[in-house]
Amino acid sequence: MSDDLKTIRQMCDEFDVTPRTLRFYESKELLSPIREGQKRLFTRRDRARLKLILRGKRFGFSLEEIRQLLDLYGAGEQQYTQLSKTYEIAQARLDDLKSRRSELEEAIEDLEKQLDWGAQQLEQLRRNPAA
Amino acid sequence: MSDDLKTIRQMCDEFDVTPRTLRFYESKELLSPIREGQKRLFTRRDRARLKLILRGKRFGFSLEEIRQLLDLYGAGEQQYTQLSKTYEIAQARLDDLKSRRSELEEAIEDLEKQLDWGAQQLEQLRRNPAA
DNA sequence: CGTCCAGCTTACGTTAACGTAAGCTTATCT
DNA sequence: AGATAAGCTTACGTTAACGTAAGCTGGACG
Repeated sequence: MSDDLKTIRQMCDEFDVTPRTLRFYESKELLSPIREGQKRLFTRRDRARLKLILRGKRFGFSLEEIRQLLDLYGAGEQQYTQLSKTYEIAQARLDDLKSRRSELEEAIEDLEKQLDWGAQQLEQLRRNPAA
Repeated sequence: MSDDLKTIRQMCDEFDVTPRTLRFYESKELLSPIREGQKRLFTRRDRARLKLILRGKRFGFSLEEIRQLLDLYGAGEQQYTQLSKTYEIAQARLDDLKSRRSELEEAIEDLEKQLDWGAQQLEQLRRNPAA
């Protein structure tokens, strides 16, 4: 495990984000890179978390919601009450995801129908270029 | 089809949004209620569109992206080039949704794993309330 | 007639999630 | 040494999507 640490630019290239974004996430305590002098060095842990952050964003979660979820994924040495609370939050989030899944299925079906219909319309217009 | 029209308050109750939100959507041309004097009256078409708007929002689409999609769902009397362009946008959006679906599956699996692990931890702590 | 509502318009305020610009430090290249 | 590049901090700016407050209007009711 020689070079497990990445600079901010390497991170940006790998995840397609700006330096500002990474510093912003740090300020919100979503990431916690170590320092070499002034410079940030991002660990494997940071990368794992960043992946989850970006995933969460794509699902429309706020950074605050994401931060709560991240707590679960790092929950090593928590107290019982803390862990238990985290567990509940995650459970709720999971239910949320599942319900999104059904909605997503429905949305996909709807849109596919619309596209079929649109394709037909296009075909019509191709044959009969009316006014 | 006697009373197909609903007041702003009826809409708010039905869809759980505020009047402000509906007026805002109208200003953005997402809805176009008819007027009786000053007052807005929302048609069946408005309700269908609002449903799609709220769905889109839950998937993290911006109102602008949603507006483009809505164009497809109302595309009755469009020109060929217009319709064709709308079709492409919708196709892209559909691909987007499908890729979201796979990501969502992955996310659900991950989270379920974490929850299992969390449940085990909780069980541990229950048996052995250590420091 | 006065007074509630329900709804309307106009307009300024707010929050999240960064963007962007200015100016400083440190390592590297020529 | 001078210049260039990468990174840093501080701080003000920006956009989307409404919230909220102020003041006007038209119908309904006791």
